[in-house]
Amino acid sequence: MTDQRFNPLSADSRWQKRWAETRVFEADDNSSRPRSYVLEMFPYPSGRIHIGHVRNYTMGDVLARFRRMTGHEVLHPMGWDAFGMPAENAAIEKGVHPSGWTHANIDAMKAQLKRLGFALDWSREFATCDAEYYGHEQALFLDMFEGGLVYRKESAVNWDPVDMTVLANEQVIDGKGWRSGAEVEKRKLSQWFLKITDFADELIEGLDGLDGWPEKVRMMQENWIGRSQGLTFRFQLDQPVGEFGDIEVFSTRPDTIFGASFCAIAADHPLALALAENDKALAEFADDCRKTGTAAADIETQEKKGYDTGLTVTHPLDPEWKLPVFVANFVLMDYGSGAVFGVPAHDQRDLDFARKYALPVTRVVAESGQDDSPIADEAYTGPGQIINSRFLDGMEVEAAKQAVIDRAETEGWGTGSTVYRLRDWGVSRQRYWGTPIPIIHCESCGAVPVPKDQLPVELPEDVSFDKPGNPLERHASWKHVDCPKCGAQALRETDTLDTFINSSWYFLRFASQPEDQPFDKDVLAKWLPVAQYIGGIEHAILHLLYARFWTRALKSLGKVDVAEPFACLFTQGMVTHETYSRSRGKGKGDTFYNPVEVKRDGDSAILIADGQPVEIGRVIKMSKTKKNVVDPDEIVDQYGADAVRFFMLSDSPPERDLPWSEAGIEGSWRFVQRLWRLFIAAANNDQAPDEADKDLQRKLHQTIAGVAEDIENLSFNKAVAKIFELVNQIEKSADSQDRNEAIRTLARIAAPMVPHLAEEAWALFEHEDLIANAPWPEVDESLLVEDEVTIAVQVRGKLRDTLVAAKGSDRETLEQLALASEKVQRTVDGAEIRKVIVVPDRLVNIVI
RNA sequence: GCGGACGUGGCGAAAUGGUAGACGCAGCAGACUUAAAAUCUGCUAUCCGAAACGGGUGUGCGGGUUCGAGUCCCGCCGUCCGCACCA
Repeated sequence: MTDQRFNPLSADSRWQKRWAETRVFEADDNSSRPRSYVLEMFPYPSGRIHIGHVRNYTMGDVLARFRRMTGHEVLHPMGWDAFGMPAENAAIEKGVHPSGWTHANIDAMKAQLKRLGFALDWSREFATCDAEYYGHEQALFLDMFEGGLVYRKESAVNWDPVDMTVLANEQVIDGKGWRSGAEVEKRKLSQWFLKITDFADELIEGLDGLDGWPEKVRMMQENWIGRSQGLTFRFQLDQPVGEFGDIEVFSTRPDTIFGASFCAIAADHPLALALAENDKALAEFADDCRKTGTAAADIETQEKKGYDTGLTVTHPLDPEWKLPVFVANFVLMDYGSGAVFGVPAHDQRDLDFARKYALPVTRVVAESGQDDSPIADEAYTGPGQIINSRFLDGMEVEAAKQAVIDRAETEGWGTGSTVYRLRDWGVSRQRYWGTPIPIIHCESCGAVPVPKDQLPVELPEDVSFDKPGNPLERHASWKHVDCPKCGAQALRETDTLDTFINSSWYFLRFASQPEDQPFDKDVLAKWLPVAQYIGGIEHAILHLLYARFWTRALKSLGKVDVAEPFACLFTQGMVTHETYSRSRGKGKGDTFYNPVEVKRDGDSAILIADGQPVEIGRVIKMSKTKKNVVDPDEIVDQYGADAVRFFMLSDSPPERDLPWSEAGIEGSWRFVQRLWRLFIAAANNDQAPDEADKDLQRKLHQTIAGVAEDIENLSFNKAVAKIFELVNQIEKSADSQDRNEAIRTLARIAAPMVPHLAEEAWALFEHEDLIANAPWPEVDESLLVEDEVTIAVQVRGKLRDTLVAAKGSDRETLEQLALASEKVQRTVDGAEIRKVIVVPDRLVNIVI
């Protein structure tokens, strides 16, 4: 006798074991089937899987399983983004070795993932902290080094005083470290850089081809790279200062060059620094600028301030025209050349500045060819015709830009140029738990790459974290080595690589992992690009830009053939939950409670422990600090993997946030049981009458087609709704062989979402093989079409009646049927019919 | 400030310019049961109406295009996200 209830406790692990033993989900590089590489962003091994991972991986899993069923050879791998600071923090706080901590976390999280029944190829698993992986990474770094894409420079870096490390610009948010939240300081250090700016144009232009990416992400990347085109030229200083005879400026508005009324340079500009040496007031002003420069959350309200240097420069188009030179707080040293010419009439900042320092304001662009009135409080930045500008007068803005650039280039005082917001990628980290940079510093030979046959440069195990800073610095036997070139005593580089490098090529290693090289180019060509990449929107810029850069860089070195690593990208929403809290009193903040500690009742909630009310807060992303988290293990214990998976896919569109609710997971659990009852009924029902149920057949085939389309579009919530509809109709339909057949097919339709239940059903239906190997059901196209359709009947666009007609009825027939309707006649009430609009198989609209 | 997305029942949401609210949750009523759970059946946008296989209204607000607008266009309001003195 079969259990009347589906028991995930025994079924889940049984099928998980079966999948592992039969190795069904291991991808075959040599398969002749069409390939599909489905990838979710690999997790950082923090210790526990969180519900966001479950949602992310469930989506990828449904697609991967579906693609397998539709005849694809699927690569669906998993691994660990295992380097990074939390491991070192744990080492410092708990005295455990980063490696031990990380591997324990990986073991725990892998067990959690396995319980969810994901169709993953575990044979390709690796962690980025494996010496084998980072050794190959070092080889790729050296390839880039030899290819001229790596350089070292002394530069002011963002120093996080809490984490004691350097941060990339992207890791500094509002002047604070992205992880520690500490105020970032500027420090001068020798750093390794990757020339991502060499690829700035490619990275922008490549976005055009990424049709499978969200428009939003493409735009964010484009803005991040921030390309602008304009004119670069040099202002000649009328009074040279030491070695400085001129000032290089950049402008995107060379057309307004005759509206210039001053030149402004950044406080950190070399000329400003030189002047400040003999000018105490200027030095103080520059200090002020630097202070507000980094701490500025209130940048917007900050007043435009300047310091008149007393110097003047000559206008490039008029030797008689002199412009004053200011040091200004709104000019940034790290953009363009750190100097600008100010055109107050057509730039708001310049206008504010000019008003403050009583500089001339000359309009040089006339709005719509007419308006040449003086500028008041608002700069004019729109299109128009150039005026007051000698040879440019009468030109449109765009033509004038080109005219000035042409003139500058002909006369040799300037060039058309492009500048980017994007900076080169500083990859050095003063950290232990990362990929060692494979370089040896020799006094006579300089920076010497470690010979490739000596890779990997492994992290030493015997390190201690009882002092702040990088333990590699203090590890004498690791640090002191002989120069590979001349044999003299030399020092190993003690910085490690930014962990974003680890995740910039892991998808290549998943696809091909030979021992002797990072990957095999020919095998990569079979799998890349990733057909569908799924992850969080928080990686829209950093990770995804770096991964695109690495792929392009490796292509330029001839290492790979693909330029763009991810053909389609999907960014899923967060899992959210309301918060429960009590105030601890004025100014003391709140105490938060976990949902399991709280009992909800209508609009209020109480703490189970003391029966007293707690405040119900906003529905926000699950986070440890707000305690509004649910533990995946606990809910899998309670409901089984399939109910959890099903809930992750239901209701909310996958790109939007999913509000977690107890009622929701209960509903999914009930549905799993409902399916199970159908499966049992069909399995024990050989005697069903052999009567055709055309309606049910049609619904079945519509569902097969509809669910397939929805899964392909990652519209899982719609696929779920269609499955519900089919189940509703099956339950209402009379006992028949058609009904049994529909139920058997339903097992395959639902298999990608609830795989354990589906395997159990498949066995119940006496199949020897796994449902994981079963094909997606064929659609009988002839069954998709309805014989009869419901036609809407409108009078003046308002619905008055509906009527049922044979599909494909001609216009005449429909019109006659509609006009014959009693309700229509009542509404028309003898009025003149001016027009009748007939949309076949859809509606009739009678216009009176 | 600039750029973008979004706004539909009590809630999550559906809807190639063609019957708004499919499907789920919650709720209400009932069946089964000694009882509970589980399960099953029906109802559930809103207003008027005893009810109607009656009517009105309705997709943030105001206009427009169209025989017909949740969907397209213009202008507001609100929410969220990204960038932010970028020359």
